Amino acid sequence: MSNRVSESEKLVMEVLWQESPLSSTEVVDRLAGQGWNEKTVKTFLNRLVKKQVVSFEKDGRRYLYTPVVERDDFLSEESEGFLNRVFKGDMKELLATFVQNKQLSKQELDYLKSLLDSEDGGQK
Amino acid sequence: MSNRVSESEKLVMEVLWQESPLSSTEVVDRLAGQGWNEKTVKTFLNRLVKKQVVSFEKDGRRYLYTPVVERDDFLSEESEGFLNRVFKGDMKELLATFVQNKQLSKQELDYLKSLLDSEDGGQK
DNA sequence: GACCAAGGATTACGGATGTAATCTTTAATT
DNA sequence: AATTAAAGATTACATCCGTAATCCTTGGTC
Repeated sequence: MSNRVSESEKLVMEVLWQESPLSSTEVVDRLAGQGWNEKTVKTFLNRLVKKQVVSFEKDGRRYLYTPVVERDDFLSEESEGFLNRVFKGDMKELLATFVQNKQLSKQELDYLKSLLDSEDGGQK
Repeated sequence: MSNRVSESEKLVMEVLWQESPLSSTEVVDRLAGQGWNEKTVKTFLNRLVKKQVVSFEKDGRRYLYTPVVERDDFLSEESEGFLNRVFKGDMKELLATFVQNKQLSKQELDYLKSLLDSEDGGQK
């Protein structure tokens, strides 16, 4: 449905999710390390605005950008899409792959079990 | 590193993972329902060969295609990439998102717990 | 042996993406 | 006021992807 956000654009979103509103310069600063030219970052901001996942307000001669979608919602959508695309919606296969693959630590396993337990008492 | 396989190309891979080697015509047949032109499917096969994730052998005038990478390995790579890209490698966050999002059935929860238990006593 | 049709190879073409450079506007500086 | 420099707007350009169409080759068919 919603306009797809590319990988690079997602990195820009991460910055805005951490703090917003931010000017383009501030976003650029927080993305140093990414090795991107300032112009490149600005292009991404523009595209994000066009895709309506980021909004902006004027602050004098510059713009301050704010994400329109929330990170959690975004992650959920991404996850849902991934599950369907790669695992045809089969949660069990997905989780089996992750669990077997990632050699989880005892702590993580325990955490997961508690997660499952708490879910167990959930609705439905 | 490895050449990325696109969404559409993955659907072709799925066919080959189910059965191989197959001629292009056979692949096309198994992908009816996808609504693709025969030429389109052939393009994907070609690209997959170029990307070296599918190999072929001659059988008279035609080619028989076989996947080079195994489905499990492929899924693992995909999953690993997704985990890193979207969740910065944080398994807990990923699983929490999936588990909370997908309203798992009791059966699924039980299955997962057993999965975790078996892993618990696993190697290393 | 000439012609056709099936299969592979090459080419096409618009939109998305990564990665900027250039153009335009305007606030700030001299 | 003229000049500069920073922000945003527009344009660029190669590659990938979806989606084929066209070209070329060769085994079969009449």
